Order: sequence, then C-alpha cells, then structure tokens
Amino acid sequence: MAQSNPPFMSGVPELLLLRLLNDREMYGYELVRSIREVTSEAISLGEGVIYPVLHSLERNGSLKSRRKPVGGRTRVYYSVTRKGRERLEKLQNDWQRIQTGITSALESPGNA
Amino acid sequence: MAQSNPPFMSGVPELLLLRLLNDREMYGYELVRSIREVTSEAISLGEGVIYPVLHSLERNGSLKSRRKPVGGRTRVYYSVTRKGRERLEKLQNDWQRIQTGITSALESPGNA
DNA sequence: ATTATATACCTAGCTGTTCAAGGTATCGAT
DNA sequence: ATCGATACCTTGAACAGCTAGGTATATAAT
Repeated sequence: MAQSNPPFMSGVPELLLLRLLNDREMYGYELVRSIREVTSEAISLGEGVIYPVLHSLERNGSLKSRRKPVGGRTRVYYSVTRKGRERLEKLQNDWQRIQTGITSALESPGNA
Repeated sequence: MAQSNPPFMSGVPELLLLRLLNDREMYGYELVRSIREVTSEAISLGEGVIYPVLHSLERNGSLKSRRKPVGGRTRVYYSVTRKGRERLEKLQNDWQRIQTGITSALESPGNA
C-alpha cells in the first residue's frame, strides 16, 4: 500500500514543456535551451529531466511526436494534443493556486 | 562523486516555516494548521513534513526551541535565530527568482 | 467507565522527482 | 584528426516529501 501522492510542487517541468509546446512544435534539445532562456536562467533543466518527461507525456497522450531529419541528424519534434491542452490548463491552475498561496504567506505579519 | 544539487524547487516548506516563525514563535502542531490557513488551503503540509524540517533547521542553527508546558501537555516553541533570518532572506530570493521565471515562461508566445 | 476527538509530539519507510554522469552518433571547424 | 556543438538517450543515486504509523494527555460525549 502506501501509495504516495506526487510531491506538492512537482509537475513544473511538465508545465513548462506543455506551455512552450503549445505555441509551436519543438524538439528536446531545443526545449532544454528554451527553458533556460524564457526563465532568464532561473530554471535550468538538464536533458536527464527533459527527455524522460517528454516520453512520459507522449505515452499518456499529451504529446505527439514526429521525426524530422535535419542535415544528417534527426530531430524529434513534439506537439501538444487536445489531451495535452487540457493537462496544461489543469497544471496552470494548480501552479496559480500554490503561487498565490505562497505569495500571501510571504506577505507581512498578523496585520489583519 | 556525483554530489547532487538540491532539486530546483525544494525548500518551500523550509521557507514557509522560517517566514511564519519570523513573526512570532510557534509550535509544530500550530505551524501545520497555520500553513494551511495562510495559503488558503493551497498548501497542506502534514506533520510528517513539518517536524523533520523543524528538527533539521534547529540542528543547523536556524531555529532555537524552548519547551513550554501548557495544561498538562508540553509544547515545543520555535523561534528564528540570526542565522535563520539570513537563511530566510536567501530562500525568499531564490523563490522570487524561480517564481518570476515561471511566470514569464507562462506568459504569451513569441510576441516579442 | 469508556469511547472518541482533538491536541501535541515524533519516526520509519516507501516512492517519485530530480540530479549528475555517462553513452551514441552526426556535423562543422580547426 | 581532434574538438566542440548538436541531438538523442538511459542509468543510478540522492533527496524531499508523503503516508502511515506510534506515544501520550486533555476534553467531550456516550
């Protein structure tokens, strides 16, 4: 037994990936750099994080992929499915909630 | 080797505890409920999370505790040390950074 | 009396996320 | 021919957080 819920603040990599891919299709290596850029270096997720998440998102039908040869190399481009868009919306709401929660917790003291 | 940096979004429980205790001393059980309240139920950390964090914060000198008997039971009140205040400041900055990073990542697309 | 609920402390053990560190292969530049 | 960048991937370990327990006292209900 003892089935564990995911840690309360996980799912952020997933959120970022879905958010970026919702604009346009991208490939893994590109996403790694892109996340660094759009977060102004605040968040840096390595390939060891990105690839597994992409694979699991594809497995559960949130993403679909197509292989595209580019100059000898092959890129795997991912794009968001309808299910992925639903997932994105949920994650965005979750994030909004906890973000707001923490912000209000950090605000000044018992000054009701 | 392979010494690992802490996961990029951890330390939030720590942050919340230090932040609350910076206003006034509190005891563990009280903090559990308090975190739920101040975050409008967005974040709910059980005793299994809170107590170990309190202990480790005390061990590294960020918190000090005093036992206080209240009607037969004994409460352990924690308060923030100078070192804890420094730690709080650091964690607040960290949080601010990643919070800002994610927010900007979630904003609209390539509309430069 | 006894059961139940709330308070108040704590720990052990699992598991999922994330991390570092590898490995493969192609390409362009030196 | 070697190097760095691109591009894909996986393995193994570390660690934070979760569930689920356990102890004990006080109070309220049965």
